[in-house]
Amino acid sequence: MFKALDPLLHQQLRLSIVSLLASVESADFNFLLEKTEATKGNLSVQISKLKDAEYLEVNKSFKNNYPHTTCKLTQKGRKAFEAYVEAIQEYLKPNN
Amino acid sequence: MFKALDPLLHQQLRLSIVSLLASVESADFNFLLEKTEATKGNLSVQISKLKDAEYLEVNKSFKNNYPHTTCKLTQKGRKAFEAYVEAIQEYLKPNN
DNA sequence: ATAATTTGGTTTATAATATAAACTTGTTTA
DNA sequence: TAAACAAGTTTATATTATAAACCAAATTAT
Repeated sequence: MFKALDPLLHQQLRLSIVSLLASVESADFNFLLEKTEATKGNLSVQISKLKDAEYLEVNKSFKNNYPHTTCKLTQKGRKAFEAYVEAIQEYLKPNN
Repeated sequence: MFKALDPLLHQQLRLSIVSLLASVESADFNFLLEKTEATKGNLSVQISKLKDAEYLEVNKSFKNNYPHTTCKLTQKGRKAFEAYVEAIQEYLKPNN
């Protein structure tokens, strides 16, 4: 009846992150922080989880002497996002 | 940027229940059990939560000597479902 | 110079949540 | 009358989400 929803994406902050990254080449920590309005701790944790699942590629470097983290959606992440979008649509239209 | 997702509805089983109830007048425990393929315990718990939030009206009676539970979406529940559907759409289309 | 503040995060303690296993109450069948 | 079944509920456990506390280095103020 209903397809299972990828638990990694069926969470508000992680879904926000992936949704944002779906439309840009890459984004840095502060961009995601501002757009999602999450706390830094929460954002850090959720980025890590997405990275561990290989949904994100995370790059750490230095920019103007400060640490600088950028994130980019992987193919695997993009596929998962597309599948999630497909799957949840079924739940959203009353007609089952 | 992203609207908050009602945590009561942003959960697979509860969303399934509400989605199913959105298109019928009412449904009984076993109907929901079959459609959602949940365990009885999980279904019972999630129905209770939706009831506590007044998203569902739950009616217990007897049918052929056995307990019989039916659920019906309330106006509040329907509104919440509609709002959830609106809200999550923003996450689903890459374009933020 | 050095103390205080800021930047850009990470770690971890706590609270909240989801889930299935175990239980309950009554009914039917063997 | 014992075993199996119906229709759920309760509760123990595992998982998860979240924010508070922390950290290292850089900058600014005194």
